[in-house]
Amino acid sequence: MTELNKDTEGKILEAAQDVFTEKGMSGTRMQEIADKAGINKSLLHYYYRSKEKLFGAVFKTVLTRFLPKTLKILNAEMPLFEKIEKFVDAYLDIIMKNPSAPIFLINEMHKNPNGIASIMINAFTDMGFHPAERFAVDVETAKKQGLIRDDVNAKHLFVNMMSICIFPVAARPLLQRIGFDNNSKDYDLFLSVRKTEVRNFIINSIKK
Amino acid sequence: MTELNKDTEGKILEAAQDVFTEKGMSGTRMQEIADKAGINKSLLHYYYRSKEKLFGAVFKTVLTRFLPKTLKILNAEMPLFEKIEKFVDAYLDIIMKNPSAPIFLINEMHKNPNGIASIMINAFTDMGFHPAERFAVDVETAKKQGLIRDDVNAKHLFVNMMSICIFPVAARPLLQRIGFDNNSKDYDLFLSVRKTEVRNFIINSIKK
DNA sequence: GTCTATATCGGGATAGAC
DNA sequence: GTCTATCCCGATATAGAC
Repeated sequence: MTELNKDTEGKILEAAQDVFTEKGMSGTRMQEIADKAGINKSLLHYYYRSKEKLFGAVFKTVLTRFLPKTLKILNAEMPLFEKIEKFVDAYLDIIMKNPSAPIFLINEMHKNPNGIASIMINAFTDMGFHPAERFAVDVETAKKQGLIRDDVNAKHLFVNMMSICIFPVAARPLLQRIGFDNNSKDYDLFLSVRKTEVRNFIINSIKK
Repeated sequence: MTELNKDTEGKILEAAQDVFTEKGMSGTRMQEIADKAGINKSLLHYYYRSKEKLFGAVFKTVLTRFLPKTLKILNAEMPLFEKIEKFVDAYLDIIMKNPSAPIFLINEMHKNPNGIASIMINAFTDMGFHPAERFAVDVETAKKQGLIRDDVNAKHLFVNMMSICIFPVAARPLLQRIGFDNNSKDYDLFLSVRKTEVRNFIINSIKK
């Protein structure tokens, strides 16, 4: 809990977020959420009518905490290189602070695309959502200015950026084992220098 | 099913793999596996004593189908650029043919690192496992030959390669929605040109 | 609003016939 | 080796007292 004396509904949502993001929809027990929130199981149903409804609330919360911050940067008025730098910087911050959020979002969308669809659509229209458009314009501008290679593709670049930011954190259990002898300290060290490594990797790849 | 007239144990394992990789350990019902295998629920317990045991068998199968092929390439005798190309080529092939395998592996390791640990260790010792070591040597060699930048770090490079290969397929539901108006055909097209895009992105980033 | 007690059901696992 | 029937527990959900 980040704040004390939070109202019950807030405590529930926070506890639910902890458990759901860690164990997923099907792996979560209502009892565990109740315990973590310090309340009784039946109170969960008093505030949120069902497990599914509570999950929906959590999913939307996590989603809207994740996407908007990055979109703000992607849609800002800024030279491409600076924008990439800012994006990597801010995005890695968010991800490292919420390491299980990306895998949670991806996994639940994978398991239940239809059930999630309505939540997604609402969340997107709420925030007026066009992430890649502005970024594509910036890429074209940088091309005309001769700053980056002519064969750079905005969509692939965007996906590559997301990939090398998110994946090393999301797949930590796997990568730590196959590449770092499952040594947690080593992996922390590895992640701590990622900001500059990622930035350099991207810029080096596209610059002329 | 890829083969007809398979023995019961094989049919079970195949059906179990389908369901487990799609829905995860906790999301899977034994009944669904039985239905898909065309047999009775209790037969599952006859061959594999419990759900957990069956899951373990599936996890190990998926893991050993995934890792060894890539390791063979990473440990082969080959110039760095050629090795990167071959790796991307072979890895994307495997991933695209088993799109839900990576997210399955990552997710289950995340949810239950301890329970998976023993399986991992056995699988690794079985195949004599040292993925990044040989690759690191190649990187150093290429540096001395003046082929790549001096500040290239082998571990980061390796993780970046894995990331931009796996993530776009694993996070498809999310990426397709936020970047491709949830248009499946568009995303297929996007993925179909990834091999060259990824190869170029990596080589451009490290070459001198 | 919050609790205790309980209804209800789904799913993993077993017994036993064939 | 494969089936039917059944046990039993755990988990969601509700009823009702305070």
